[in-house]
Amino acid sequence: MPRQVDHEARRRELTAALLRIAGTRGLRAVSMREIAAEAGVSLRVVQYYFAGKQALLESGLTELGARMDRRVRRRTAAAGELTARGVLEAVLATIVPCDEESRLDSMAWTAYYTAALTDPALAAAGLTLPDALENFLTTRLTDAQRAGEIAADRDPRTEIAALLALANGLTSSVLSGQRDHRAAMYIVGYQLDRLFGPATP
Amino acid sequence: MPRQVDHEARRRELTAALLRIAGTRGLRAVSMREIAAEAGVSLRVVQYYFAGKQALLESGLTELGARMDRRVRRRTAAAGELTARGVLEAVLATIVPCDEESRLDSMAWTAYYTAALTDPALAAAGLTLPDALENFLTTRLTDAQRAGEIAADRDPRTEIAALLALANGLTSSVLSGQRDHRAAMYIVGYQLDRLFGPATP
DNA sequence: CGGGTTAGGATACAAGTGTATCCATACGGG
DNA sequence: CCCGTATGGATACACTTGTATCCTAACCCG
Repeated sequence: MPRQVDHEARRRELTAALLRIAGTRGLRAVSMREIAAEAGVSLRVVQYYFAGKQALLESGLTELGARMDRRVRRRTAAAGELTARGVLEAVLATIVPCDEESRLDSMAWTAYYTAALTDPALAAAGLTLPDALENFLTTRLTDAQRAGEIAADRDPRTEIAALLALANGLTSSVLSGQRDHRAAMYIVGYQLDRLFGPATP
Repeated sequence: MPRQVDHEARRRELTAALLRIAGTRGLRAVSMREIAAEAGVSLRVVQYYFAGKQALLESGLTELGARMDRRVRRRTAAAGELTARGVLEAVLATIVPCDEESRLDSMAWTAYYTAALTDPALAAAGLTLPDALENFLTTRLTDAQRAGEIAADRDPRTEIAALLALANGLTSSVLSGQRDHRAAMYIVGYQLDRLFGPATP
């Protein structure tokens, strides 16, 4: 079968296999051989398309960030970007895992996040997404305040930081089974009502 | 040196060594030999005082829970348990790491939490603390509502769940260096002001 | 139509893992 | 005094890990 193979596609499939393992059994269970088995190829193939385990792990982190980004964009686009509350709700709903797919990705993300706390190489390779989100939403909410959508005595930067931290905390509790998606989103809605006033139907 | 040795003390020291490693280099770096080296004993000693690695890990988790519990109790006792806000502030300040010691414990806790997501044995061995805290604080805030300390249209259960999730999310951001302790506690104070009204000096 | 490069199978290797075993020592109680 | 047991040192074992090497097969191009 050899000659021309789509390297990019092969790397994507191997990365997907890696994230499937990380999402179900944790980063701890990720080994070259496990990835090969999950992807249905031989160990040599994994070695052939990635320089080493480090490169593989970084590829997984990058893909995970790309997926989150895609999800946020799709959801905010679907929400029409009408009100600031709509955008905020869409973003927060994206962070808290709702279906099996996003649950697996959140698991993998948590695993990476924890690993990055004690592995400088991973940390450098990409936890920039949270900061970007925070800035984007802050400017958005500042505009909303100018437009009178929220009270003047609120601090947009603090509100956004709190909401994002809240979403992260809720994600943890959902992943551990302490709460389900519905309960988590109820809490988010409760907080948004406090910020914007009761939902406008 | 042999005859009579305080087994309990020896186990505590080994557990402490384990948590020191987990807090600085992650659970991933925890091995029998590493624990032995960290505690300054031989591998055989670690084997002698613990049935196996699983028992060691469970001991670490138990100790971590006990430390958190102790910290919360000490802080709430020091706060005098006067107002509901005082208790709440004390608990939340305990969750968000402020000094190096609590930072290491929070690191270890995060590592355990993540591991428990994909390891049923660890999950069963002890993530009950969050639920207990949530219930305790909820009854406390319900009483405070009856006493008129917070507005009648607040839902104590949801408020507490949100505050605890917020504290967890803030902890993550502090551990990753995105924010420092001071910034995190400012956000907590901001939220408490929203709930109780501006601080009473 | 044949070599040369690409794609991958099979296997080897050193390092690190948890666990088990063998054996020496030192003390307390008889 | 001395023997049995508590304590721990040294070492071995089977296994998994990441990585490296050897070699075969297939395709594109001249």
